[in-house]
Amino acid sequence: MAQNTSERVRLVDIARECGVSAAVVSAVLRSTAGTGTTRVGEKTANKVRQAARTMGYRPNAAARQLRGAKCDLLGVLIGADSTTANFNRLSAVERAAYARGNRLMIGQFHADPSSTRSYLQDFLSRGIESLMCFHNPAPKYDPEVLELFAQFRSAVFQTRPAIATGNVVDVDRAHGVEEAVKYLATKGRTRIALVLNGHPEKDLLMEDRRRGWSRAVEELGLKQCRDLVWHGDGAFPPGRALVDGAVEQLVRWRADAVIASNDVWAIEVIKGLRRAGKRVPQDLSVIGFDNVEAAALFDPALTTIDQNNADFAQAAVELALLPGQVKEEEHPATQHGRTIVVPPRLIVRESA
Amino acid sequence: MAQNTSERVRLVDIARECGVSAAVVSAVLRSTAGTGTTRVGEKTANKVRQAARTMGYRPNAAARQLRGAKCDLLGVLIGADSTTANFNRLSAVERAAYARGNRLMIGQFHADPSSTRSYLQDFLSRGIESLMCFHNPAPKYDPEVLELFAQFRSAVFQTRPAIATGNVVDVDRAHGVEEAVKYLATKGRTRIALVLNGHPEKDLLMEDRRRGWSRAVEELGLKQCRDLVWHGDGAFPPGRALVDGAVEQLVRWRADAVIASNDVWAIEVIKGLRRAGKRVPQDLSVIGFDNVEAAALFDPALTTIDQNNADFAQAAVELALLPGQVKEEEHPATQHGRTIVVPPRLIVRESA
DNA sequence: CTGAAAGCGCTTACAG
DNA sequence: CTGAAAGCGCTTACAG
Repeated sequence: MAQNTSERVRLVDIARECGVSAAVVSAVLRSTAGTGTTRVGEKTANKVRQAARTMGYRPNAAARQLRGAKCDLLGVLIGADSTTANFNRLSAVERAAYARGNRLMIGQFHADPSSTRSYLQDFLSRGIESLMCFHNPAPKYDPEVLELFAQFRSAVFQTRPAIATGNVVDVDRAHGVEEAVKYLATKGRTRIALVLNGHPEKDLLMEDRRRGWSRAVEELGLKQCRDLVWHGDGAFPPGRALVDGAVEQLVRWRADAVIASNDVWAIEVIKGLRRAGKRVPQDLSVIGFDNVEAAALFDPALTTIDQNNADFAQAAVELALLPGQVKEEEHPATQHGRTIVVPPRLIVRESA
Repeated sequence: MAQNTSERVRLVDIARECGVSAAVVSAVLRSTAGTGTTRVGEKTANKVRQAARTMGYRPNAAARQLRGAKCDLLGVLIGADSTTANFNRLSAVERAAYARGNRLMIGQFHADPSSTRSYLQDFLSRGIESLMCFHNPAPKYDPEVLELFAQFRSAVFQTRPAIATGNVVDVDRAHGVEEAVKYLATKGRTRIALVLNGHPEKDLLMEDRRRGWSRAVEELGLKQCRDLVWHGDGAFPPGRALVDGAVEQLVRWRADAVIASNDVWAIEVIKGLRRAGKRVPQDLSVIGFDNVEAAALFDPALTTIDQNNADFAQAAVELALLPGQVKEEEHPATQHGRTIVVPPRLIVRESA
């Protein structure tokens, strides 16, 4: 059954074995069993298929690719400091890619900035035409990297395209927070605060949350929520002093609910509130963002906004597989990538 | 700077541009700048390098590979139901692979068993010679899969090799638990129990923990620990009833410390103990295993046994890159893979 | 020090 | 329905 020679079996080996030409073998093996090939007779075809199986034939991908075949490979770049949230996303992306017959080559952004270039060049060398770049927050890419991005048939980014022609998958954070606020209102919460990791005017991701919160608060007529927005300086994960500062503010505001930037912040806030003698959810409701593993495990189990990785991945792969973009020279300024926005979902557990 | 033609630049394009042969360009571009090549004069070499840069040349990996070059790709297969622990490991593996000039192609075991075959065949087609297979627990592979495993130059598994020639990376779980018991003893704990996810006689990973515990308990002369081993039926994650059953047993045993199979179990046990009116760490110390993100976040922060992913990854990549194994035909029965055992580390936090 | 030629394993026109 | 030939982009002996 298995090949016993140390050399790999080639097309010609099968051809010789069957007394036909390599062209015939090639045609047979590429046509799916069912396809009515006009090229080869059924008897010959069967003999070839049989021989291929017996001899343990496996096509040489390099040769096929050199001949013009696609490589069916998606290049994925993720932050090396990736949180578990990103890995869960990666897992979903693999699933979506596999479902469409593609494989993943993954790289991480490493400490030296040249590693990003190195990965991109490598991807291109291997004939990878689709790039997915999941770095959060996106770093300042140097011009060489931007040029490399532009050489992929499709480059997919999250939230912000690093290049004008880049495609984007995004999560509707504003909508997620809006839903969370409305949920809290149904629970009778009226002083709903926001705890943000960074300044909303400097960090788009934070601004989205603020906007969603603001929209809901407005719509619900919760005037007393005005200004109940605390934000850190972007440091993550937050140190204890920072958390306690936020908690102090929440207490001073007499907030009865908090929505945090993410689950880690939410959990730290709960711990801080406890230190301040407050109970969750009795005294304050707390809602996180991301739905990481720790969210379900924490006590109280964290109510949180799930990023909907399955839909996200589906969208990302779809964009990655998009046919070639119009070359930049042809439409210099008009050329833009596509964007798909994924709705998040509120997962209700114990903390709110 | 960037290539403006839509066609990719080839070696011959540069050759033509510089008025030399493709062979010269090839030689120049493959030699690192510093190397004193005897083949090409410095002037020519510089001209070629310059042209290559200007024209945006990028070698065609498929052509090189067809010509005999290695592909510097490691195939990684992980469980699709992967816990975050596995992803952290994957991240470390990428780092280790990158450090040695290799890239990762990843696949997950999907629901249909044919996906595993499909991935392995694909890896082999692409010329990938090193496989890393991180599935926990390892499933029953069908014979076809085993045959595919055997075709890699090096196949690396965790804990148990799926084939005789497979290499293995393992974590010294027994040692980890042993250290944990000794640590608990220094804290004055004398009734140290074990909470295992599955039966130690059926699950090797559990047996390792039991053995380490047993060794330490013996060495420390903690006779009163005898038999303080609870085990579940392998169901994971554990439901509340199961956890409460375990906790009930712990209370009945008057245990003053628990070491759990993993962090999820440890956290659930802490929650269960709380429901039973016990405080952690005052009444009982609790130690987990894995050091997942949730461990540090939980309240109390979980003392746990870290699997040491960096060393694990290093070892796995080293084994994956091992030169070819002796062919099975030559040493039919004697042929075995190598094993590297990685020591875990106790991370002391609040729960013990 | 350099060039012309062969060939890696495929697939795709082109003849028969 | 089938075969012989050319060629994808490289690299590696082999001549000069």
